[in-house]
Amino acid sequence: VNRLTSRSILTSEEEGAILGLDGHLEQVAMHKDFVSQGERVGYSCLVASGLVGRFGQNKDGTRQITCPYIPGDMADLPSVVSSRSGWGLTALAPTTLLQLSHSDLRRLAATYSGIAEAFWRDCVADGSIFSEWIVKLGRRGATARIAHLLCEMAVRYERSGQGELLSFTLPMTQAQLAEATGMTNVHLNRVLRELRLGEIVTVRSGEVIVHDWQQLVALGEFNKAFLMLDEPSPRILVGAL
Amino acid sequence: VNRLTSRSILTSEEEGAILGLDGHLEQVAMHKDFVSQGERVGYSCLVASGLVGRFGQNKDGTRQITCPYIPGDMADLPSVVSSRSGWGLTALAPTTLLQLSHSDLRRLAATYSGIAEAFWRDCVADGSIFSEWIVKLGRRGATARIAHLLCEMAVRYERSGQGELLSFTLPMTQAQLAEATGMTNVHLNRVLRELRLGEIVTVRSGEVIVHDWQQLVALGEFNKAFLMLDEPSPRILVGAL
DNA sequence: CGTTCTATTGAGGGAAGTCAACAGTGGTGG
DNA sequence: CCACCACTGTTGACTTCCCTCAATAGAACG
Repeated sequence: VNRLTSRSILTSEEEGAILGLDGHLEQVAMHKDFVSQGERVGYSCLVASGLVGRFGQNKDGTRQITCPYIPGDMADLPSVVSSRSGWGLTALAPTTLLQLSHSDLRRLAATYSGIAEAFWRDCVADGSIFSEWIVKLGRRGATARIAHLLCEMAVRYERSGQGELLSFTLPMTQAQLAEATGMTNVHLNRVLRELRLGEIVTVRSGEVIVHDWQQLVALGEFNKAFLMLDEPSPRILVGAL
Repeated sequence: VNRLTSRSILTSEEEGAILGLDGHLEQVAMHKDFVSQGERVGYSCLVASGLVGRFGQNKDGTRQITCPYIPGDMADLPSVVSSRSGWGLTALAPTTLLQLSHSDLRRLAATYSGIAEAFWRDCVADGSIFSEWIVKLGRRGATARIAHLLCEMAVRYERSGQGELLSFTLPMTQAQLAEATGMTNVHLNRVLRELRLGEIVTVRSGEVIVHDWQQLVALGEFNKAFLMLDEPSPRILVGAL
């Protein structure tokens, strides 16, 4: 739960306050949209297990996944400050959510400036990741997009202690990977085959095995700085207490 | 300067504190990158006039503009909480910047919770826009991308009182428009011609004239909700003072 | 008055999409 | 327990949107 500390430094009192929150546990079946675009929500979802995807949808029904959230992530922290959600959330796999009410989170942020700051910083990190995705989708080819996504997920799973850099579980179907990389499942499948035959990475039924990390990073022009996971930032709102 | 109030409600005391900030005015020539990727910065830039573009760059030098900032916008508010900038900022046109030091902004946010909240919300709005761009770049064709960008800029200029919805100044070259929409300047030029011949919109040397707003919105599948400009949110951090 | 952007148009090629068929897999209910 | 169905993954043939390369003309600027 205290994954926030990977980007921000909190006092033990603040950590305690967070751990003291209680929320509502919810099981969500795969492919179930539990928040839809434009809906007004009163809680944020901490992913407990499974995988959540933030997405936008076109009129013709095609979807673009804008960000995957792994266990430990807050899937819609931004909604704390803007309760009308501008996006949808879907379960990419069977998922367990911990719903935390906005009022509780707001009270926490109002009481502990360090927590407010950590929330703010997490939203900025979200934005940083989005920004990188825009570059990826706007200017890079199919192979680079896939390589980049796999690198990103590898680092995120590793940093959260849920997998190794070269071997981790990514419970997404090929159709979902295609929705995240802005391409067709057919073409994605072909590119995955190339990567497999090239001895670079194998993606098989939710398991990712990286054979050549260096080459994968090079193909995706991946630089993990944008994840803002390098070192927790010292607190900046010093005077507020 | 107090464009923050278009998304958040501040007390007059808070507004006064913001107006009391003093910064460093800086002229920047067109095409000049004044913040580069990975640089550590000590200030944020308020755009006073001109146009700023946030961008990411590939190894081969191709660029993707991830967000344009118009006069009144804070171009790198996120850097207040993560001083290492993960992106670059360039002047899309001759621009005047007001540089505000991070320490001043942090002191302000630490003193006035309403300002901290407004900053936070602005960063969330940034993320909301990014998110929409990911959908646009990942799932929509060239015409839709351009239409969507033009709609977005029309609304932003109108809301900030710097133009009308159907006629405004957008000081970007076609090459820059192409960098923002993830396509080639050549192809962008062709699509602009189609839009012009279709009596939908004319883009000519920095001037945008919309002939058919309804059709432009339809082409771009534009829904302005993601800009988070509809109504200022009431304050949520009530207890912090 | 040249040099350098910017805008425009043409011709041809290539990466990715579309349509379609089929095999494997897992879940479900009769 | 097995038959069935829906989803997933895989591959082939064809199409199309957009890129690449190229040339030209106008505009801006010193």
